[in-house]
Amino acid sequence: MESEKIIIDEGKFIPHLSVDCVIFGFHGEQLKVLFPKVKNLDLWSLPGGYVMKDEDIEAAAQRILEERTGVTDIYLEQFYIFGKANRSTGETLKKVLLANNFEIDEKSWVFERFVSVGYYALVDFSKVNTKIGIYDEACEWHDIHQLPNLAFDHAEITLKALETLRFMLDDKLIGLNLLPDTFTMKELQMLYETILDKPLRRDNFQRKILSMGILERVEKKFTGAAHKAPYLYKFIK
Amino acid sequence: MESEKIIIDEGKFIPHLSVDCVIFGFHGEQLKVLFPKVKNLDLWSLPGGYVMKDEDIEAAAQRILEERTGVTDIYLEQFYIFGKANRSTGETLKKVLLANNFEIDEKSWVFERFVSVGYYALVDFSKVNTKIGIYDEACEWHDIHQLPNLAFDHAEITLKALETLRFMLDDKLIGLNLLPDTFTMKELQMLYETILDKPLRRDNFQRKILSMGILERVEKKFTGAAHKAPYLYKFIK
DNA sequence: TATCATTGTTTCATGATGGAACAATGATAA
DNA sequence: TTATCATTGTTCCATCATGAAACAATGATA
Repeated sequence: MESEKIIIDEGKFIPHLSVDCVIFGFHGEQLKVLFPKVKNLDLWSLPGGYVMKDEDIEAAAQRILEERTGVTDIYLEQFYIFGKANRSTGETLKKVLLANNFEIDEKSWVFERFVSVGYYALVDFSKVNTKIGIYDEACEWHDIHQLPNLAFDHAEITLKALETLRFMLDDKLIGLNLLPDTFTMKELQMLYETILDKPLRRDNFQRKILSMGILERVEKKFTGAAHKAPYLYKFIK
Repeated sequence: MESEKIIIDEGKFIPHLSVDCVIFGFHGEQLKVLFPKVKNLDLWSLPGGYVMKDEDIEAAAQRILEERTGVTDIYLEQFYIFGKANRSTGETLKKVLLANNFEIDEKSWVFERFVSVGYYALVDFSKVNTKIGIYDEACEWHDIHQLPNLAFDHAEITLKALETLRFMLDDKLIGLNLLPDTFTMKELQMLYETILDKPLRRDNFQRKILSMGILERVEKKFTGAAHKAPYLYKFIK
């Protein structure tokens, strides 16, 4: 097969700067992160991209997220800048391009040092339709405790995002963005437990959450199991 | 007077990327921030600079801080990246260069859009010897509540740093970096009060701080006022 | 109809925090 | 020398948040 021209128009972007997104979802009682897989290599990465010369960095992150998930207006927070001089070399990217049969221009800044802005995003798992990028053959959710083989420092970035999420848990309404419109108290508790990675007491959790006054009981009740049916809740806007 | 050649060697640095430092000090019962003043203009700014192509961003911040304060091994924390496309235009920088009689190269990236990484630093006020940069005529401490006329979005950056400092106050040992080696409980309390901008109860503050077990009483006592002499404390390493 | 797992709630113990009171101290003024 | 006074160090009590146990309610299954 003939090698193709590289698709990136370098002049459009700010050189040496990239955005990486840690996309969190909640499913099957576990906290998940979305990772694309590079075509023809056992290598995964964070969804990322470059920032256009007249584009806000946050808008770039939002654009990258929409491209990957099909969801608009995603909740996202910048959490750290990864700026070590040796954090990326062009070698990994060259492997990726070669595996995808793209042409390599040795003089391009894309093979030089990169500074990356880290954003974490919280999405409703059930609303996401993952999409594959030009270098990818898959885009899959992974359990936060079972990360795949990640390129560059993307494992470090992912763990730093989780650390920030934990730190912010009491201040931001995390559940609002990670859960569907209605949910049970048990589901909310399991979400908190997977983020904090420690068990919480059922009675105290319920008392604390309800005392915050941010939940509204929905009249309908969940059914289908051999025990008392729990209430469904939704967040008060 | 002849205009001089611009001093910056652009090839040395990552284009479109800068570092801005919010340097906090504590003096006269007030929280202070260090600002250089542009020569021949009523315009102040944050100490900042560019990142060399093979330099860690944090090392760049440390270098900039040392240049301004003469202090090495400064405590600093990255707190945000300012990435709005319209946050800086070249116009202000051109005014600065003209006021200093430097030559302007219109094609240079220094007049284009900048992404800036914000660091805050905590220094012992008494150990700082401020130094003037090439565009400056002064470098002075300003009360956090009386900011001077600041260039670009530097007022916003300063306030974001303060906000982060407040948020981190319970987790990081702020006092350790802002106070001299020994200090009274009252001084520590006043430091917390200026950062939080609200009064704290003397008795509860003392109890809480002492219960943390991070302070050691020094036998010597402060003297010189018409009342009971307070203990001096130092942080346990 | 009895069973049983789970949910919703109540109660009590413990610890943290808000707030007031009081004794100790060290320079100053009478 | 002694009384005064501002400030410091400490103690006590009320209040609120949190940890932990117990119990009633419920809804499908055997």
